[in-house]
Amino acid sequence: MKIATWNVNSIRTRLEQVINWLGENSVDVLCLQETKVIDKDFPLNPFTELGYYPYIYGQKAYNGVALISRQPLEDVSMGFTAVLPDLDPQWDEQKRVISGVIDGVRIVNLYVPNGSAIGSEKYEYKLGWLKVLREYLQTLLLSNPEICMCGDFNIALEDIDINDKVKIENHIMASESERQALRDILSLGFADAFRKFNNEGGNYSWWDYRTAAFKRNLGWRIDHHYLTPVVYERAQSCIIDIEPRKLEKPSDHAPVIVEF
Amino acid sequence: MKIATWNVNSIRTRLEQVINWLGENSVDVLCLQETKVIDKDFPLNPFTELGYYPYIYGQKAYNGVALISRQPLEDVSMGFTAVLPDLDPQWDEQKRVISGVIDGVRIVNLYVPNGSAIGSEKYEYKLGWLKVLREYLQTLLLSNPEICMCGDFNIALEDIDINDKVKIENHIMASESERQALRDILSLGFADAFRKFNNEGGNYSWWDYRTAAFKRNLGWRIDHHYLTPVVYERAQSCIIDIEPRKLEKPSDHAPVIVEF
DNA sequence: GTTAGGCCTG
DNA sequence: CAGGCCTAAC
Repeated sequence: MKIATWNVNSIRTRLEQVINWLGENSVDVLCLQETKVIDKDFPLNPFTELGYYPYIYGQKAYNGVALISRQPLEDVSMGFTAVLPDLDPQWDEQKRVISGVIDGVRIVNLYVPNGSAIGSEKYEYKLGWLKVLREYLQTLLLSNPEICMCGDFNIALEDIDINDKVKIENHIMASESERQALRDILSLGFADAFRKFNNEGGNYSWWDYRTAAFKRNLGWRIDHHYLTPVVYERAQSCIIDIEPRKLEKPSDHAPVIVEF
Repeated sequence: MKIATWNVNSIRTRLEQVINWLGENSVDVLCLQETKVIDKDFPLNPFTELGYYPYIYGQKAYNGVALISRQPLEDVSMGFTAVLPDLDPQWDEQKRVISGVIDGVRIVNLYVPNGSAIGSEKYEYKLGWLKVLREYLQTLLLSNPEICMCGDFNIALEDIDINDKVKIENHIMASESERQALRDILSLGFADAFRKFNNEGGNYSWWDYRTAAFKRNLGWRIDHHYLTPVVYERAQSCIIDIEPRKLEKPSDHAPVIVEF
């Protein structure tokens, strides 16, 4: 089973690239982030014509996630509140969470808030959001021990995940509070699929559009697949496909594919 | 001597097309309209690198004209008030007029207001603007008997200049008042270079972006070269080059080239 | 409808 | 630098 995660930075702008990629990389589930489109305007047909089942959870202009699955998913769930009914529904105003089950594995597709600048209101939102995510996963784990949690985490857990031109000290996506919040989540029983196979630096999944960052490989590894033990043991590979980042008008993120 | 006029609908968006065209069509002066950029942001280098001298007169977002000349121009003049010092300077808030002399011929490059809808405030502005233009030309003619007045006139003088899908009756760009205003100007001693060589219909210089107008050749001939007698007599050709209109992301206007 | 620029966000 | 939204223009 192959699961891919890809922040496409607008599905409508990236549609042709995503469809081409899906044609050449026949993954079982493609997890999209930053679709940036309300559900009624999501381009479903190109995916159904390829034989995929799209499950979408979007909003206008910002955020938005989707699961594109080669077979129908079971128990698809949009947002936090579907799993945490007592949660303040404000946490679902931003569409950042969608999940569904395939072959007994729950795929949790996340677009973690970026956080803007350390100490900002958005940073506090990010930390709060990660606390909610932990509760959400705790609940899911009760009925779904096999989870592949993937997406754009906007967090690089280790310094090796960040190019060394960056002053990591107190940098958004690398600050201690957000790293600790993510570690708290992983402590529920998740492990990084990519690091099962690769302990090298220089492997990134996101490169800023500015300052020719991709050409100089000044990237960050912030798109992840985190697996619960049984799935982690089964995992056979996890790779970052940087080819789409080389195209004209690319997303700033590259897809990451795990096989288990 | 070859003079071209081209409403490029943003020089920054069309830069590559314009530079390519200029490389393949080595005109002596290229008159641009709707550059849509303030002078400090006008891309001068691509033109100077081709050996051209750019003279620019622009504003933010709207209008803007430029003369791109293979040799330095003499007596370059921006706006109406440079020639009509007593004129209300409000007439130069919109950057629509630039002129300069080459080999004794004054090139007057114009972007005539579109006028929006008949009877609208913008329509009245167009008619007023054309009256000012007449005064401007009268003054210029005192010292420059040889004039090539060209640009986007946003007026089709004859029904033959308009595709027959258009209800010409009271259509902007074809109404009697604006046609009469233009005829009043031409009566100063200008003749249409294009009609010296071609009396056929179906020759257009502008096609609406909508309704696949170009594919169906539903255009208008609204970009003109008007010449004073000596220049008119010397004129050897006047053609509309529709090739650029076929490109991806074209301007809605095609260049018109006169040779004299 | 189609294309622009400008603004705001990442 | 690259999104989408807004507005204006044609």
